[in-house]
Amino acid sequence: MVVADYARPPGTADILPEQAGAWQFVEAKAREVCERYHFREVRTPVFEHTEVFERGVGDTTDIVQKEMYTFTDRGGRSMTLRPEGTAGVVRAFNEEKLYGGNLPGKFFYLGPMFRYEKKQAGRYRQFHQYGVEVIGSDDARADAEVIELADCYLKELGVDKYRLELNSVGCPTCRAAHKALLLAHLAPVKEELCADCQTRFDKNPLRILDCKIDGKRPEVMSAPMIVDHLCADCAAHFAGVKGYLDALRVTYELVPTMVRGLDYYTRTAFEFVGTELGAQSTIIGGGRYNGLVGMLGGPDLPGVGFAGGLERLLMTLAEDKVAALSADTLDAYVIVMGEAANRLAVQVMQRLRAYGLKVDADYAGRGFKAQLKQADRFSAPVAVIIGDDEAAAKSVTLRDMVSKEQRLVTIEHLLEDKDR
RNA sequence: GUGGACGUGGCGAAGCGGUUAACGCACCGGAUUGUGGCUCCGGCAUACGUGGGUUCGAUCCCCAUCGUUCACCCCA
Repeated sequence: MVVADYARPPGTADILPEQAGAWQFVEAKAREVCERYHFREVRTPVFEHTEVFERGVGDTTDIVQKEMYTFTDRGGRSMTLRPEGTAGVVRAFNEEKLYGGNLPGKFFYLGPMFRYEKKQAGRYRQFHQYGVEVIGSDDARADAEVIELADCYLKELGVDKYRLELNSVGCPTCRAAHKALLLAHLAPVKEELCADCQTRFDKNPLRILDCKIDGKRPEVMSAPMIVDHLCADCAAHFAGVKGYLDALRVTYELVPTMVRGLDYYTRTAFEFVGTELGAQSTIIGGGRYNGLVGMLGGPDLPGVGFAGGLERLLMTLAEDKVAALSADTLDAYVIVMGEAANRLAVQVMQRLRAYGLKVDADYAGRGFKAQLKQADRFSAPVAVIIGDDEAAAKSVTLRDMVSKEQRLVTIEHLLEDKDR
């Protein structure tokens, strides 16, 4: 058993070689798709001044109120491990004055995020997200592009068990007006709502609409939806987004009750939901955040983006696919018998590797048969056998592991003989 | 933070008051000398999360604790 003192912290994971291949695949695909859409990578620190997140994510959110890994550094400053990526990217955008350059700025990021939450399927304390941001455009095409990029990424990954939920949460103006309507509508039944909704009533009434308990109450179902009370500008923008998505043949589902948890969202909100996952089924979530850049001290520029959870994405990949992506194979396995052969063997390995082949040999003192077994284990098509006989003749025996044919080759000819 | 379930060798998994604590996988070796993937034979660790308690006796019962897991909340 694991010695408790040395166990990894709850909610973290060791990604072992059997998984790493799949991770590399998912990450490489994310980078590749982003580059194609002309998003460029930014790497920001994994920790920031706490204020960046309090301000950027919103201090009424659960993330800020109870999920941040915050610590005081030796200089007495309050630092926080990033709980999400957008705030840091926007901070960098402002700090490096990228608003003075070509707009909109299109960025993507990939890396670990930290949230102090109780572990659950699809939820970790250290998890990995990749995300994209378009800063400096309010064009509905930007919203559509970001959504279509996410859709494209999932498709190219081979993920198809998902649906896209879409909504508009309006701007501060129409949201305030709607909130008044909503509260007036729900006030008569406030006392009948569940405990959670009682607090939501004051804190975030939009959430009452998708409550699992109260969501089906007639009074709640008949409540005014924000999407039906958008101001003219927001309505036009939303119509634009839907129009472009239609043109792009991205299928979506309008979900008027979907609101997102981070304070900075305005107008477009969307989620890609895995249909075969557990309770934590959002694999990509995002939307527009028109006030955020200004809130973090920059100019008043709009933005749109999304973030996707890599762990959740990996969960949707078939197990055999993950295994195949992480398969442990070799191009050749070197079998050595006898002390004298070792010197020649290490030289042969060096040359084969320099040539670009993936080669290994036994260092565990295995016998001849066991070494052949190793060659099988790693599915090596060729075994390079070097015994004292070969060493004396400055040659190696190449054994085709499938046909079982063997031939003696001098080391000079080993490479040019293209062996493989 | 709240609630339920669980915690046996590297992994999976029986046992549920007194057993040498099964079995499967994996791993190692052998089945005539330097030739594998199948089969057969043998070996392997000394494993009952931790700390208390009940008992003549606890892996099996009780409590606590740590951890895992699922769900709520919320989110990727």
